[in-house]
Amino acid sequence: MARASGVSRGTVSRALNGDPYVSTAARAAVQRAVVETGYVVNRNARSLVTQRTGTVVMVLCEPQEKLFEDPSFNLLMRVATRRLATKDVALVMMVAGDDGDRERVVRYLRGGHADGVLLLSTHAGDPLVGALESLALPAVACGAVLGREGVIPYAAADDREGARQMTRYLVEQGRRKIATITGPLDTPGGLNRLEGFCDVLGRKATKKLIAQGDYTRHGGYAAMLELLKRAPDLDGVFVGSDLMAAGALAALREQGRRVPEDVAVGGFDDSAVAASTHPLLTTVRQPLERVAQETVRMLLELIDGGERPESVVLPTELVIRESA
Amino acid sequence: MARASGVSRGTVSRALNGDPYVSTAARAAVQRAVVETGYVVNRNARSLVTQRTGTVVMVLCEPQEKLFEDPSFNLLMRVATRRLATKDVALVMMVAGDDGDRERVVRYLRGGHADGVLLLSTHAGDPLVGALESLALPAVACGAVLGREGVIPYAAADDREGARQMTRYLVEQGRRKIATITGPLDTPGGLNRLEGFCDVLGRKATKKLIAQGDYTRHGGYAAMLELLKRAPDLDGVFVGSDLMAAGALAALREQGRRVPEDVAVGGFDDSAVAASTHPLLTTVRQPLERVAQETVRMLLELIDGGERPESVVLPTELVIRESA
DNA sequence: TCCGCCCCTGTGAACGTTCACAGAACCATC
DNA sequence: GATGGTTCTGTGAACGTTCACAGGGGCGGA
Repeated sequence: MARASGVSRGTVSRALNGDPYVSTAARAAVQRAVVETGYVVNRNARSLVTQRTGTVVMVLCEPQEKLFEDPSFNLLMRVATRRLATKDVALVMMVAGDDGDRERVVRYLRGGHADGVLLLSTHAGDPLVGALESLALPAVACGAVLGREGVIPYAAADDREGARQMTRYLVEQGRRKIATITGPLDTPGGLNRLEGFCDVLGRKATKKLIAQGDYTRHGGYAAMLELLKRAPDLDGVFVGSDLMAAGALAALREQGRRVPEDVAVGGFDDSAVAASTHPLLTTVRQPLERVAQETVRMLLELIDGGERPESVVLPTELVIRESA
Repeated sequence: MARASGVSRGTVSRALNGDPYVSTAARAAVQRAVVETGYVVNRNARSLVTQRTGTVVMVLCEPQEKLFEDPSFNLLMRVATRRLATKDVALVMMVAGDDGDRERVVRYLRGGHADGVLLLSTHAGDPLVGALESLALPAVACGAVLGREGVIPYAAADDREGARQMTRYLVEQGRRKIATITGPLDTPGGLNRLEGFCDVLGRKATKKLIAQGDYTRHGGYAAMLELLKRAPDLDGVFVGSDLMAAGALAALREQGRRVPEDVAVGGFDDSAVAASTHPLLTTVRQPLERVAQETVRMLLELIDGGERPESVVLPTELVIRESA
């Protein structure tokens, strides 16, 4: 490359990296050589000396073995990839399901192969988080890391307020006995949505009216049956995810309850599933695109040596369809 | 590291790479130093000399601007990441939606930053394919690349036979006038499923009974309305994707047709949506997990200097639920 | 004894960058 | 005409590996 452009390595490097101390002649020569030879800098060589890789890792913390179909993941990944690409940083995906996976992730990061980490669906007490912290690598999460909110900055939808919106709406519709199906309580979506539910209902949110699901359709189905057994006279239910809500709808239908006449059902996520159920699901939309954008922004700031950025919590929106 | 283990660089390198010409004493010393110092090889330095990166790129060819929610993508990505991880190769994600994206992908690959490419949802005539071919980089596709079947090896579900299974089933159920809603015809799923449909129906598959959708819920809805207008007496419809089928169900309900009594509906994919509709969707399951596994296997073979592997086409399975 | 062959080891060079440094060329000022 | 400051350039060293090569020791056979 230095040969092709007729200037020294140093000058090529400077020209390519926008150093001001390069004559216009030299700059032009380099530019010409670049297009002529189709030259692309070798990131490996560069990383070797700069200690920067131009890469961030997105770690998908998959609790348990089962790969639950998180509809939001798709969008988060695409938006993040795009955003990062415009800054010429590559995104490598890693799945951290079991100890072996986690060990690999840590090894990869300790090898200095990435400048930062994007955490996805991390649940409370994940051993990876501790390992990550001791690496002192810039890390940002999509959705709070329960118990580490003050340590790992995050961007997330306002789960709690979203749950309040939905619960309030059910109350306004005249529902008197409202139950909820939560997600796993070691996830922010599980915990915060339950809290929002309780915020609105206060003492009326009795234990009898709270069932725990696992974000799967079948979990929602089972939880709904359980609730109907415990409180046959319930007339509203706030379900912590659309997929579980789809299961709940099936259970209600099976038990001969009409939706929304007998029981109003509210979901959460506004995923593709919500628009496919019958009746169509009234739900809460999360600004996932912005969550991804903000997460990426925060991570890049952190990598560029910025202060620990403030976490961002973004507003949700009630989407009224047919089920409530 | 050489210092920590008390042997020379060369010996460390040999020990780490499993060269047989290393004494057990030296091997042990290196091993000890590795755990003591928490040493991890620097891939950059290694790549610099070996010209191998231990990285493959998964390119998501996203036609148009809209990011359509491909439910299969999620699974494909997870399985591929996992499989590759066991061989210690990293997966970097790239999205190729517009020309700028494509240019970035090509630049990245030309920079020699990856050993191979995994193509996803590539549609006929994608300019990226030509660029990729001229790079002469190992490439394998998930799902055939229309028009390049002989050039780019792939693993895919047997779309055509799957469509036959479903169409045959509808015929066996006594349906006399069966229509279809296809995906975009520049995708293998769109084209092959239509062909399977025609295989079974022969001359009964008239143009009037074929409507084209775009893999979205709304596309399915609109196509269904169109079909009902063209052929009000139809009593069965094979829809080329579950999401479109969900839309079709909504259209049928709106028009007062009962499913499956008046019209039987069959989907394709067996995605989460299929288990959330009412009635539950009878559909065709694709062995996506195996598709991902095979794709990865083929790519690794190719990278290891193997011959161009045979493409694999994997059997589908009819999943009978309620809608047909 | 000497030769040749295995095992094993250390060393120099190379990979393609960036960085720090030294210095050349030019201009302005004293 | 010396001095000092800009602006620009080339050069050597370094980053952490792998690879090819040379060679030391041990052992068996001629």
